[in-house]
Amino acid sequence: MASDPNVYFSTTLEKGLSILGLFDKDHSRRTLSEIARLAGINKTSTYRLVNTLVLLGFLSKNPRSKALRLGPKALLFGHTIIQGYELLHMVKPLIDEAHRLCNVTIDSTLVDGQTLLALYRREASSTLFFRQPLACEDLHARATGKAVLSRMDQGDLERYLAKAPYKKFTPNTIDQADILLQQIEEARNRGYSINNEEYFQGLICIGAPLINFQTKKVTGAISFDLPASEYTTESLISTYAGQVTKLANDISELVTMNES
Amino acid sequence: MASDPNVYFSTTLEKGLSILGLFDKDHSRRTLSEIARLAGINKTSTYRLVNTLVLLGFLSKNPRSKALRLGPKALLFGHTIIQGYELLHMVKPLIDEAHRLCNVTIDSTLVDGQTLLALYRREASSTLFFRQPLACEDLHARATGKAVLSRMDQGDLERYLAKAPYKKFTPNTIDQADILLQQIEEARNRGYSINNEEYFQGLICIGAPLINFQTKKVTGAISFDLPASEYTTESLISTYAGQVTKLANDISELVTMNES
DNA sequence: TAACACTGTTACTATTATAGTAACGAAGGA
DNA sequence: TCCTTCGTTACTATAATAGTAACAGTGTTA
Repeated sequence: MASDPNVYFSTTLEKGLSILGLFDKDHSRRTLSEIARLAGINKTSTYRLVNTLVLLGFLSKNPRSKALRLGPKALLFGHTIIQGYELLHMVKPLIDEAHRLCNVTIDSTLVDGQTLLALYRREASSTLFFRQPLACEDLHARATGKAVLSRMDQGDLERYLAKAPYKKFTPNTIDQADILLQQIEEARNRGYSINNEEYFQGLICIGAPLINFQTKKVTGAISFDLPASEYTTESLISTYAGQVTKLANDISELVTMNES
Repeated sequence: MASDPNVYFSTTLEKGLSILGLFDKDHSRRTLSEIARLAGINKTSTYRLVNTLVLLGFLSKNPRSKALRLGPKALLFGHTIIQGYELLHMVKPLIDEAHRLCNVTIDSTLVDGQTLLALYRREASSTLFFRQPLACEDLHARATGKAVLSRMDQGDLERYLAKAPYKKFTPNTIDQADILLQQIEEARNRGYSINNEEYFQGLICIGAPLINFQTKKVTGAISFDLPASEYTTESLISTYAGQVTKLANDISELVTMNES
């Protein structure tokens, strides 16, 4: 067992949480050995942790097949946590209101290191449906991502730009560092970013960063997502640039308040 | 430290999860001492566990005030878990479809021991809004609760009935065991249960149990929730009894399949 | 100003909970 | 039929944790 230098850190808890985190939309059932392998924990320890989760109701085990899945307590846990996320409740009414006024799909994300995390999304009834990722590391391909990049620390930005190749989602996805950098600088100057079918075919988006005005750090971004069949880059900007930056500003004030 | 007889149980994990679970809608910020007191863990151990959660990003700590709140990882974690809950994805399309056809608010709950857990809820645009609890122990006051009670083991049912007094939410809430028992038997015979403004003023509901046909055990319930201003008990039954039992039956088949 | 009652944090150590090896029966596939 | 892989259990050295105590910092009260 690797010796952890930090006395005030519980590796057991870390492992238990990593096990729970292995259950997602595409992996709702797992076996013990699978968990042990993926989590990098030996079988007996895995058994103890899994057994704990089963006894607590976070996992449920099929008596015959021994297959594991999330249990009712996990569902409650998930709901409780999301509802306990303060920022969500502060952001929600603003986005709902803007959605009501503009009738567009509005997306909001938080940035955690180099990844975007889904915060809250309000869909316009007409928008084509696409499955939004909960966590996304492809900042280059999204309006929210470019908005975040435009306000990142120089160091973090360079670190992101360095991790080429950029994954290509559509023909429009930007996969060249220099073009991306140019767009990021443009976004920084204008205050908003554009995604022209670079992430999902038929979806054109305009995004703006969320800033903590006190620390000057970027905490996330929002975007208005629209059908590419009805908007060009120009019409998108002329129609929504003002509103998206206004909303981002309002939310940024909340974020600043909230984090102080 | 209490000695746990079970070698294959991790008290550390249990404690860590209980700490995370302390953050909910009404308690989005907590202090270390508060957590230690509520979780019944001594301060140093709490500090270690909290510190772990902070380092992992599940909690974030205000550098000045030291106040703790849920961090971005917790949000992702919650989303991931909910999306990983298989039954939710099986139930959702059925409820959405029924919602589309009937244009009513449909609620679904799971039963875990003696408590109802929110599974999925689809609101009709017209329905008056009320904040749905994530976990509810007051089975006597809800249509889903009475539906569950109507198919519970004799022993569990008696245990529930014994835990009077029943909390009174509205003037209509049933707080007498004999009347409740009578309604439960009626629900068992008819296959559906009624909630006539017993939980929330202005809300009248009809519910039906979800059964695992293989094990014959009740796993939850669904309900159609309607404005009391527009329906009487009689009109509710004549309009929706067939549809609610049909939907419950369809979902029960899914549940049965899913759990085998 | 001073005493006080809280915080959160750290050092230290006995004890216990855990990691990891090994072995087992059961189930499934080749 | 063998063979693999599964989950489960027993066992033990060792590392992680529990709990005590003490500390500094902050805000409150006197």
